[in-house]
Amino acid sequence: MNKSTLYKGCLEPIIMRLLKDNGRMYGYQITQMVKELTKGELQITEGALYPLLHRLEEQGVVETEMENIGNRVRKYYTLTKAGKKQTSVAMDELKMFMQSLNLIVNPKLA
Amino acid sequence: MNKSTLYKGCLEPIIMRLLKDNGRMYGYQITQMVKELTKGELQITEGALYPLLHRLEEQGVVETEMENIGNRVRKYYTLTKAGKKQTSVAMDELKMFMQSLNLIVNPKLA
DNA sequence: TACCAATACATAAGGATGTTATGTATAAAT
DNA sequence: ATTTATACATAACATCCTTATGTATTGGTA
Repeated sequence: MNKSTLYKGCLEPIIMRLLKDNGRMYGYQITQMVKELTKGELQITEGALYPLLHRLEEQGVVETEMENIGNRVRKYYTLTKAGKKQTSVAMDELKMFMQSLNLIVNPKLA
Repeated sequence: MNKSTLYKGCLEPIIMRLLKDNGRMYGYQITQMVKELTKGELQITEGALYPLLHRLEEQGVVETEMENIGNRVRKYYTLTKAGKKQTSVAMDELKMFMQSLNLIVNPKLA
């Protein structure tokens, strides 16, 4: 069992949460923030991140702006109004899920 | 985003944990216990459970005994010695993962 | 008693999600 | 001058779970 298998399926709510907290972020920044927040535990791969962000854009969850930084381009992502609502729902579900996990891992504390 | 997508990848440690706590269990019993423990939140499908159990057996994580209940057969699963060790590791990883999730979902509490 | 729900196993086809590998390009550090 | 970090993107592949289907016994209920 690969360790990184665990967060399969949790990436989307994680990213939505970060966007809700930080307003406007670009892809690379998201990977770095997740790494920092989790002290290196979760490392989002680019192959997972970028397709996911594109999908969220297609679905109208986020919208994008390009910004030039010197000769380089950054693509900033922001939650749309609909995206914010969906994020609230996703957060409730994620918290429920975490509680469920807790009920299994620590049945006595519950 | 389907709600059930969340625990993709967490099923294996969940099942190992239940086997560690309860010693000896059969498949259907596992699905029922997860449902009860999580108050209906997590419902393991048979299509996910049985192939997983078979894989764990192949890998020597669990061993099985058949038991006849009337005219029906139950297949009981027990962790092997190696399986118990792997379960400890898996639990540490799962707890780490849960902490990481918490650091993202509740950055201020951390 | 006929039918449906619950119990109990199993597997195959398909979908969703992530990894690994690869490619392009600029900027900073050594 | 070369490597590392920044910054995007995509394709092939693997993994994991869902949905659907199949078999069979047991218990409840109309």
